[in-house]
Amino acid sequence: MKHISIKDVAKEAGVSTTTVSYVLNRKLSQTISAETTERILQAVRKLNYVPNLNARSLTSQRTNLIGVVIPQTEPGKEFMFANPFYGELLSTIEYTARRNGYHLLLSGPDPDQSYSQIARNRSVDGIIIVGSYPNRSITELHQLSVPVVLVDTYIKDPLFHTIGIDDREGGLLATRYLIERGHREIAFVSGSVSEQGVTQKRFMGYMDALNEAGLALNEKRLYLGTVSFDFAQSVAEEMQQRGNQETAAFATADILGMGLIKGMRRLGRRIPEDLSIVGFDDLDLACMSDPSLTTVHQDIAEKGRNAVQIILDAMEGHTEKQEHILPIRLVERESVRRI
Amino acid sequence: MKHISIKDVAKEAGVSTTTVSYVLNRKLSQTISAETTERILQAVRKLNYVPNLNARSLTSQRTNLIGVVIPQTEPGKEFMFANPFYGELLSTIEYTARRNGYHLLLSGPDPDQSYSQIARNRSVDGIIIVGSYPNRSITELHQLSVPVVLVDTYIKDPLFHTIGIDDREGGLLATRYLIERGHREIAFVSGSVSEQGVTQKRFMGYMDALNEAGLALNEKRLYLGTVSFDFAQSVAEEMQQRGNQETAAFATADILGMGLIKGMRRLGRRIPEDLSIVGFDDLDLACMSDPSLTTVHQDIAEKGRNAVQIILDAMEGHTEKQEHILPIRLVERESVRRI
DNA sequence: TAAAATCACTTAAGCGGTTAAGTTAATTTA
DNA sequence: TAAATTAACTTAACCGCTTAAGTGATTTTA
Repeated sequence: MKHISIKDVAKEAGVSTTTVSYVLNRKLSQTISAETTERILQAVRKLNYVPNLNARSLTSQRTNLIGVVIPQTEPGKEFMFANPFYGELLSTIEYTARRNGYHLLLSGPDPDQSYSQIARNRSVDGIIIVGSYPNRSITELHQLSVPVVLVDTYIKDPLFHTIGIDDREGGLLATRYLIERGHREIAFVSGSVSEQGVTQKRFMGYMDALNEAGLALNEKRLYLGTVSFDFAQSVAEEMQQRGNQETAAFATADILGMGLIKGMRRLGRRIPEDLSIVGFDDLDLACMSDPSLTTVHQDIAEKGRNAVQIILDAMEGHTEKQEHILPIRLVERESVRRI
Repeated sequence: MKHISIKDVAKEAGVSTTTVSYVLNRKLSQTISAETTERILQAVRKLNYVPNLNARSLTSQRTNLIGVVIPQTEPGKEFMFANPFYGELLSTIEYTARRNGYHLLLSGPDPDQSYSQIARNRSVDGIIIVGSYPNRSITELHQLSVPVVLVDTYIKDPLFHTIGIDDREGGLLATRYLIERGHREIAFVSGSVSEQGVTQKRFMGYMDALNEAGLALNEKRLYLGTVSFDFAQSVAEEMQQRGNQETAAFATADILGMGLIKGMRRLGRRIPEDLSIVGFDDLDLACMSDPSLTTVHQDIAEKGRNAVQIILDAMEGHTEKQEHILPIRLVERESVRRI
């Protein structure tokens, strides 16, 4: 089962490979007679020839490949999609890329290989990095000669395009919303806030809202773990053990909000009667829970579309750095009550 | 920012590109002196050289790339992940592939390009196709000289490896479980059953169970639409309009089960008091709903791992066709009651 | 009607690697 | 000590495709 190459087509049609290449790429500058063109096209069909993009990209220096790096939400776990956020995002990225003739080279973070290595290895035309990573591996990307889009990373680097939302504002919105509804003891449920990332910003927004209202930050209200349903469920128990001091919780991801709802239910507590909850992201999931989740909406699809578009633009020669801050808003559903 | 090639390294180290290649690939058959090796390695580090896998694969005929095709659950929609099942599956595929030095080339179904074209275009080392597609595009894959793994497709083709579960048995299990608990009027909620695929098989299992119990198939109990949360929600309304004749429902996907729960709740009906529900897949989500979903469990992670492993094996020369039927079982949770 | 331009191709070099088959100098063997 | 090995490389061809620079024949221009 040997691969059929352009040579085979050339031989079949009785011309040089160059002529075949010209016909296939419709070079306007080149004139090929109608008969020859037809003969070549017939040979292509007969042999069922498909050009090898790999070889082509060797000369053209374009691969029509976009590298996408998605984080492992829980280290060591094979599921990078513990948070469906990534699924929704990846989905639009793939769709937009495909509509534009690009394919996706997908990779989780590889401990053995830096992203820049992967990118150069495979010579992708652009790379989209989602989420936070150790700063070192990001700056390595400097060596890349292809456009880099950082989604949801708080890395201030003039070399990279960035897409994100105002996470701090989001945290503020969510917490303020709860405060406005009479809540004073508001739990903060999230993954780690120690690293510079969306979670930390949302945390700062939380603090801003407290300050704004003259409320003190109570460290006992902080429940920090991993961004997973299970962790949030356990938080419900922890709250119970601590005597259910909170009347509300701000969960920095919908998946956490969902876990919290479930955890509370298990303990026989009612949402929002016993605890009001605001989530973050507005995943498809947010409508699925019962009660449905009041949450900070962000346009995940737009994030994905933008990321691809930036790379497309860059391929067209638009070199100026883009910095997109997409709008957010609070979506009221059923998980919050006024007290 | 020109790319650094093996030539640059060769020049820097004062040797031929061949020598560099030998050192980098540690050809045992070749003897390179320790000093030269060291000099080359130093040049590699100094120039930060990373070999171009694209070029390499041109000669080696291996790309270390696995093509993955995931269906668009809702045609025209950009979200292929309307059903999180695919997210969970893709996640393990990616992880397993990466552990073995492979990257993923991700693509949704492209109307303009057949999978075989994509595969040959990009010259992937193997291709994993998930879900059902028009038969034509699958048989096109015959032309491929690389291993093809079909996941969850009911295509009887001796040329392809397959992985799946006994969906019919699953449908039987679910429906029988409901019948055993006293249900007689059991809705069947699913996507289309017209095409040969997992849904059709589950439907057959549903019918088997009815027959087994001497129950007649009532066409009014069939709710066929798309595999999406929203559709299932609308089914709840439809049931209402038809007078709530059913005491139970078999939803052929967890996402449908979830939608049904939500839809029922909206109408003020209780689960499982007013309607018992059995789902299918046992996604992470199944535990998230309230009540949690009784469902047919399948090992999604194992499906993904197997798919990659088959390709890995094939690359090693194991040519015999593999046909994996993974075990399933019913997981009892809270969405079914005995009547 | 000779020179210039155009047409319809082909030659050959190169993209970044790999690898079979040399080549030269140093060792080993007979 | 001449012949055969071996060590340590290099040359050159090739993978499949693109493209700048020919080339010869035909057509157009002056």
